[in-house]
Amino acid sequence: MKNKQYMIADARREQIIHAAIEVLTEIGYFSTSLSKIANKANTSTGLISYHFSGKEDLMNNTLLYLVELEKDFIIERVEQKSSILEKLMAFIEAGIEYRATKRGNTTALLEIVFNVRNPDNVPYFRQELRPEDELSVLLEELLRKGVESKAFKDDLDPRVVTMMIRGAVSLSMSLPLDESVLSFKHYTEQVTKNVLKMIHH
Amino acid sequence: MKNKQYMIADARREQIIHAAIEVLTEIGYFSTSLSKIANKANTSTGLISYHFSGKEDLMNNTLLYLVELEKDFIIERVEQKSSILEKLMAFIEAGIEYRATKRGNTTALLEIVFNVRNPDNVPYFRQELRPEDELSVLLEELLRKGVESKAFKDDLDPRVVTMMIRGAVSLSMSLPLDESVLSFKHYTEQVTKNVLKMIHH
DNA sequence: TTTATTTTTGATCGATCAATCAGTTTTATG
DNA sequence: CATAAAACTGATTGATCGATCAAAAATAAA
Repeated sequence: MKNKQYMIADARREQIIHAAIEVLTEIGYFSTSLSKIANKANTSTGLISYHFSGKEDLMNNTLLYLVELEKDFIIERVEQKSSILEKLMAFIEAGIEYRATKRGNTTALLEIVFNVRNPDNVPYFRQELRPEDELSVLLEELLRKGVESKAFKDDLDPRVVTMMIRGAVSLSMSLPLDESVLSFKHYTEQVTKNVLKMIHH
Repeated sequence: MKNKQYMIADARREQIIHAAIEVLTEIGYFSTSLSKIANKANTSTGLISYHFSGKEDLMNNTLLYLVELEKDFIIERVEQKSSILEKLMAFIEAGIEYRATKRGNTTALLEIVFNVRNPDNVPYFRQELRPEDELSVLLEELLRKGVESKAFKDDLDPRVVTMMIRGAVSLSMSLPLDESVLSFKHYTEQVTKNVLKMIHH
């Protein structure tokens, strides 16, 4: 019975994380305070300190939560495909769709990545190994396998193409909100078309 | 003689802006305070408030300064070329070189872009018209002219290719510091090669 | 019910911040 | 030199922050 004892904690933690995401999206990291998060979650600052060791710990947990959401969304779509080319296309499509549709999550993630620093004062976005970058590793592996299996051109540098795809996916969060100007579907079509030119014979 | 009267102001403003760039690069926007900037500039907080109307005004002026630096660097290299294709290549090369070599400036610029908000609470990085985006306008024009003059493929969407190039250029600031792993020159070669595949017959 | 543990509150503390301002020094002009 | 404008200082103020903690409430176990 040890497991079911006092299991409110997990739910409360997630509730606080959701409030943090909302506040971050609305007013940005700089203006986000524990009291504002507590307000949004209808609770007190003391409770946040009870469930997290501090503001930084809350932000780190929020980042992990957001990274997991995006990763799950993309990986699930990639695993539905069997061929490497199809997996690559699924990665691009899902990546763009996530960034273009879940803008709140992406905004909050960027707020954290660009502002939270590790004990050595190095921000996430300049660390060598970023938690968010498991996706980059997956993408690079896909490209590498494609080259090895002769499915893709062999003069292609998987590291560089990975960066170019990640850049194109990242920027899809800056697509105009008005879908009639430049829809994310059109953007996806064009990006995949261009990526095919990079990798195909 | 009116012009040479009390011209210390401009020099002092630039000195403060330089100090702001250094502090932003070292400790990030969140920890940057007027007193730390004043310290770095060997002056007082009062002087900053004397030359700028407030912290926000200082950050906006610092952003304009950094944008101008990058713009001048790239545009100068583009204007040395005559053909559209050469201009496009020069844009990519200069863009990557600037981001990869002037990392401090780029870091400070990102710190501001991701944290300063206009009176409506909208951060720079989500505004429709960004001061930094004159470069995107220039790039898109280049691509559009290339299509019109039949130099580039006509199934190419200048808006999308602009975003892909901007993404690849932006990410070059994340290139490993160790040049032997993945040098910015190799990155430039690969990116230009891939862009040529996107635009050429 | 009694007891022990977890969960929650809200007031409080020390630190830090941006901005202000009265007063001082420097500079240019006549 | 005298005067006025510009440049500059640093202490102060009021606000906000993250964190703490004593006390209370809720929950589970015995």
